[in-house]
Amino acid sequence: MFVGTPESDYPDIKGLHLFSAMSDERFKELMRGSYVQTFPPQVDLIIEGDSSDFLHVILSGSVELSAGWNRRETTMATVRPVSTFILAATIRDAPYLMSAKTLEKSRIALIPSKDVRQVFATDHDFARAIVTELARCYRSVVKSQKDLKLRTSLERLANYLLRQRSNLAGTDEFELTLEKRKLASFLGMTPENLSRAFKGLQSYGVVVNGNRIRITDPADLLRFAKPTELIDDYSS
Amino acid sequence: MFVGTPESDYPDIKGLHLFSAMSDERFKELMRGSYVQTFPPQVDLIIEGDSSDFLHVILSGSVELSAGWNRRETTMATVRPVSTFILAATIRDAPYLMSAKTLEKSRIALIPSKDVRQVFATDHDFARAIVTELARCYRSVVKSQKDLKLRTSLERLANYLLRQRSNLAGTDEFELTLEKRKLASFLGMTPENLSRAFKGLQSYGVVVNGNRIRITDPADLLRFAKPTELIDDYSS
DNA sequence: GATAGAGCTTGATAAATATCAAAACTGAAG
DNA sequence: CTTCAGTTTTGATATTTATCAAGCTCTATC
Repeated sequence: MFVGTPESDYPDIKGLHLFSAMSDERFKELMRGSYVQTFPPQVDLIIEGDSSDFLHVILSGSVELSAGWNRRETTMATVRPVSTFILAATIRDAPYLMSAKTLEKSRIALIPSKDVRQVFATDHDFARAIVTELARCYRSVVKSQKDLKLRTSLERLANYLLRQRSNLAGTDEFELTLEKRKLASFLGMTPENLSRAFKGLQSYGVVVNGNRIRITDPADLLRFAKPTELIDDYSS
Repeated sequence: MFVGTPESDYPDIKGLHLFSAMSDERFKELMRGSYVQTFPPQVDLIIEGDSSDFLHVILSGSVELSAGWNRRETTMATVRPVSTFILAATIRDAPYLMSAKTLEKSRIALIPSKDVRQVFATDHDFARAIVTELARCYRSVVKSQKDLKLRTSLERLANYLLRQRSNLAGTDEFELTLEKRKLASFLGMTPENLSRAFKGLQSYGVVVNGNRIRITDPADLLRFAKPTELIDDYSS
């Protein structure tokens, strides 16, 4: 049975910068060919190398983007609501470079790629919104590349914690949003090493209790981590 | 003395996918505010963190894009004619994430960012071309990220050599286009390590003589390097 | 052909990171 | 409460990579 995306989800999706400037009628047209599905945890949504049939919009839950080669695997990013993923592949009509898997139960809207490309070809505002979004994505991968190439694993972890902290408006105690093994992979290290890295940050005032992190001396941690907006500011 | 980009350079620039669909008049308008300059080697064109005043188009020579943090520095990419660089920063009107420096004597066209943004806002074809270009850039950084996270330095070098080889339509002997120290930095290793990595590839049929590389047994090297289009195909 | 400087290589060593194995912890299911 | 499976931690060890210090090419210049 085919069921289109219910209208009750429209506001969430339209709220994305990507769709907000689009005319209502065109948006509805795009939605008409789309559908929403709820997936249990650990479901493969996309396998890297597949052709890009759908633009995905995550409405609830969380999705891991990963990549593999030669029996190795690494976490590239985690996507949380409300945002799209695999936009570049959709636009270029090229194979996905990353796999996507639900981490928890998640609602995902699937918009046929060819519809997206069609609207993109005719709707100027949509094209402009895509540009802004892609430029943001591009810059965030460049930042992440700099993080990887310029910092040691201890420095990457320290800066990751400070980013989490500033996402939460500077609370000095918070929960990790990622399983530690995923975090390790995301930061480009092994789980064993992450465990040791947390210990290494104790001397800079980081207290770990399970998933709970407490930063007792932010100034000291900042002095060690040396964050810069050219790497750590994910908004610009 | 201010001199605009000479009309003799228009065809090269217009030949870029980015500008090819643009109407001639609008293109001329864009060029009117631009200018071309020839720089000697080792000139800093851009310092990371600066605001993005110009979209750069390299017409001849070569330019290195690099990034630094905490007294460390790394080569992110090398740009060769004819192509643009620092497009994303221009579009987002955000600070440059990378520095740019001429490697050799180079002719560079500089197009004021605000003009680019203006045309982008009104010209649909230009917006579409930018999307395609940005999606390509994005995908190529993602590939490079996968290369870094999934491969050892020896594997990265092997795959780099095979990419160079396939750029040259499969010649088994070619020159490195990059100084070895830059190549090392680009591949995320030290020059000393690159030297050892070259030795390590001897057993897979790689013969090095200065800048000259000969691949005596491509099949063997391929078996070791295991290239995949999801990392090594820079065209898609 | 000396000489100097830059890049490259080599060897010795140190540091960072990964691997392997086992123990400790955790949370869900029975 | 117990069991089980998975994650996390710890310790021992191996591998990979970086650092440091010479030496070795080249090439350009005098």
